[in-house]
Amino acid sequence: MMTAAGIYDQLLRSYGTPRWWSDDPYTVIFEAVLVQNTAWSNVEATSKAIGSRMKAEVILSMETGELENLIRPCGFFKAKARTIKSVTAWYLKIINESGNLSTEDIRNEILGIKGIGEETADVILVYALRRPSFILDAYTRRFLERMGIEAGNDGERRAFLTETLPHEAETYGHFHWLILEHGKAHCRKRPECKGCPFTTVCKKASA
DNA sequence: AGCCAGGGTCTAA
DNA sequence: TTAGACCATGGC
Repeated sequence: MMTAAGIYDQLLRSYGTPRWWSDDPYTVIFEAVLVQNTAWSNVEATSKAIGSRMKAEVILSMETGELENLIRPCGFFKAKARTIKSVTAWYLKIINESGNLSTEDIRNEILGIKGIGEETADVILVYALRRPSFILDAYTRRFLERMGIEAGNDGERRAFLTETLPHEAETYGHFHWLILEHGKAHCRKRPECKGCPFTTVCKKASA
């Protein structure tokens, strides 16, 4: 009987305790928008280019055109610039009062921001605000599918993933990052990954 | 050269 | 409520 807790332990043993997305909450928020349907390498390069300007106040006062140019390599730059502006304003507003709000309340607030859907909202909750809200992204769905976990929808996936794990942001954040680590370790066109059941790349390789 | 990348919105049926 | 079009760039 495979449980989420069992999978989590196995990932921990394989890869060790993963690093946190970023210790800086605003960096998490900014990058969470940038990474939408975009390769992580593009996000890294963009963050590097932004450098010390990665601060809510700086980004909020920046010309939209300048922000668009900075994030251009991540694609969808007009939409993402608008979203970043919105979520930045929201973050500055709630940063001092979030302690009074429930995780669900915060989640609903974030989801009200145009350009932020469930995945991005959960990333912000877990890695920036340190609230427990399991992140269901493309990697995680693929991972579960290849593991043979049957789930008809995200609700069932979420139930499976959370019922045997402590409902803590730290656990959710580590789990999510471990799944990404696993993907990177096994699925970058490595011959030894032939037959690896976890990603699209490997599935093609073993077909 | 085409497909994919850690999505989200909008519209039509 | 769901499928499909669309947004855009970079890497392979």
